[in-house]
Amino acid sequence: MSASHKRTLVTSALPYANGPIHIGHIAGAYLPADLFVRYLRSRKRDVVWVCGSDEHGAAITLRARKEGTTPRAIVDRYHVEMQEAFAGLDIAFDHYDRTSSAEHHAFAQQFFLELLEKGAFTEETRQQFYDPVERQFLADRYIQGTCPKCGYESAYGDQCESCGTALSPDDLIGPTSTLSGATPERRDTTLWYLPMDRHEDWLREYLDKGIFQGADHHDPKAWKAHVLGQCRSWIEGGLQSRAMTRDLDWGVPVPVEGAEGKVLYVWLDAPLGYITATRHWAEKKGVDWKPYWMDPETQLVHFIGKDNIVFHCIIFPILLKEHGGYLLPHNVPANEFMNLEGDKISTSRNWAVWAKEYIEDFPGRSDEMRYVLASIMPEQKDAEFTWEDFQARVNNELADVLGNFVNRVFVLTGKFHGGKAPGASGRWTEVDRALLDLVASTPGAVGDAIERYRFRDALQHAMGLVRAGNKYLTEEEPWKVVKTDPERAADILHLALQVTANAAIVLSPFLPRTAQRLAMALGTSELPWDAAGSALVAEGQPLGDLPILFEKITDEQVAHQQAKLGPDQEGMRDVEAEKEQTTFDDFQAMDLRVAEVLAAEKVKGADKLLQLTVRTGYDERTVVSGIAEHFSPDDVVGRKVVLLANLAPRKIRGVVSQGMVLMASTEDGGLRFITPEEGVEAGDVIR
RNA sequence: GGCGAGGUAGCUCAGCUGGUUAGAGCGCAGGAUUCAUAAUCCUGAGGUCGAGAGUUCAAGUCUCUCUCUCGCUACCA
Repeated sequence: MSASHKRTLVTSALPYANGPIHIGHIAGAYLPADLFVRYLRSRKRDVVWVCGSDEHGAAITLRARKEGTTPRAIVDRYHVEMQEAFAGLDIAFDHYDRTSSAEHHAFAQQFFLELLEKGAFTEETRQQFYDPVERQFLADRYIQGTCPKCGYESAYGDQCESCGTALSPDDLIGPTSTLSGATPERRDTTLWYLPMDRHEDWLREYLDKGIFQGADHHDPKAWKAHVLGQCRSWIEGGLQSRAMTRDLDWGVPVPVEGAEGKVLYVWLDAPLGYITATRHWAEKKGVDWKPYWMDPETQLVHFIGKDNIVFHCIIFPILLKEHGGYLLPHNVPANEFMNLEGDKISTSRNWAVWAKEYIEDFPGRSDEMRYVLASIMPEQKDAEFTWEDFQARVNNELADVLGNFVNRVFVLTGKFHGGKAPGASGRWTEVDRALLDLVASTPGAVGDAIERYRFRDALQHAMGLVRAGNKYLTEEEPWKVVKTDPERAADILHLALQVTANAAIVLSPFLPRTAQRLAMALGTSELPWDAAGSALVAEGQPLGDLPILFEKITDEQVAHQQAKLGPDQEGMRDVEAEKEQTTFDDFQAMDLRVAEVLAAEKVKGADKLLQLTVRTGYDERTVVSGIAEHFSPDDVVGRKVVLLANLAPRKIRGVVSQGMVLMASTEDGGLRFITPEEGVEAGDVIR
């Protein structure tokens, strides 16, 4: 694919500036892009790789509030931290940007306005409440007032929690803003939606056939099955309109009069960050950014994790097409997920290998992690990282196969040729020719696999050359031959040195540090890809010192890393932010009682719902509870539970639920009942 | 519930448009060897390709049913 294009623009998913980087991120969207880009650079191709921090959105404002700081402080911190993490693993972007920059805001706003002018959005204007103190529009549930039906004083703008009536904010008597307590004003507001259903036809053609605007665009067979599958699933399900603005104060302000307190939806804002980043990069370089996004001879590749497929394959292409002039992605080689030691990676449970901690624990050993992650990259299904596997791969493959091979060659050259590369007689045996053929064909095989985004395969090919080198030395036995036929021994070592140099080239995307050390020891600072396949080490070339390439990973190191997984023993948990202060009256308004579950059955057509019949001591009632994934009906019958008894009845999946069973949600994502002590009976009031 | 992707040797995974005795690496067993980081090389054992049915001269590879895992999505007050 890339061979047919003049230049390549590569993007990696913008990491959300809300937490540190772990190996799942690296293996998903950053290492594969880094391998791809290093390969293209080594081939002297015109390639640019951009990325940056995604710094907007509600989660960041929430985190800021929880930590008692500002969103700006949060994103500044992670912007620095994430770059350190990437640098530690030699993830080498051409440019790493951030979406909170003034230039990005300006660009995103301009892009939005241009789409607006072209009629890409549908507008819906309606009256909405506006908080004059906070200067922003209020979502329905940020408004409180008296319920017109039951007189409850703290009814929300969408529903009265007391009588259950569905309300609109206009119905409330004496509405106030829950943010400031001020009396909200009615103002006209406009919401912008992206009507995606308009785009189904051309998207289908683009994704299924690789045809865009009547012309061949890309080879759909080159896309991964799970990527296309997910897209088709969405399109066949019918695309819905999606709001492109949000009621938030942290983000890119909607550049329209009267839209105060609204920002662009992060999924409009973030991918445009790729373009801003490219512009910044071009500015820095003093070149024109436009060809990278607009010239049909450029190929655009988005590296992402599988959770981002729909945005990159459907929503962003729609935006780009509606704007016009921009390229659409030629491939989106999304990876699946990386699991860790038998469980999903989880930030909140500290079940992760953090890039930053890895580098602190294994300084200077980024190549080892890169190698292991490339070996087990989740290219077409979820993969599994274990520390024992890490140890095995580093020790058996990097240290024993690669490190030892290189060491053999250097030691032999030192002993028999005074540390200078021997020349060749040119009288090749059949075995030599077979090895020369492999040397010649390996760069192509590795490159081909990389261009097809088959990085594990590419690495196998590259290591195959090293394995062949070991076999060659063992079978040709230059240390014996040298006693009877020194010229033949020189030929053998000459060839082994060529294998070493070629291996350095084909491994360079995966092991940049090691490749660099090898190149230096072989007397060059650069080993360009297109030089591979031939003799690279000239006769008489003195070899430099080359200490051990890879130290072995010890059992103690493995145990230490395994022990670090999981929640800190003494540390505080990373839980959701505490809610705003409430009043005793509000608490008193809740009628909590002990109840006993008499019967339970699954609600048909719903995975998570159980329909419970509970005895309160003064009545029997039906409660629908979203616990079916954690408990079977048999598990719950006979249990005493805590019931919120006076909760407004609500219809869920056709069943009227009269109350709510209280549950604790545990750190591992599970649920547990709040079970009363022995001696407590159904109907007992909790206060 | 709807949809998508997976379920292949003890482990981690390949197997691209259906075609001879199903592959790699690691691990295991046996052997060779010593230039080398107890490294390397060779040989071997080990798989009813999740289960069942179908299409075909021929299926891990296509179709259907079932089952398990992961993801998206709806219902989780």
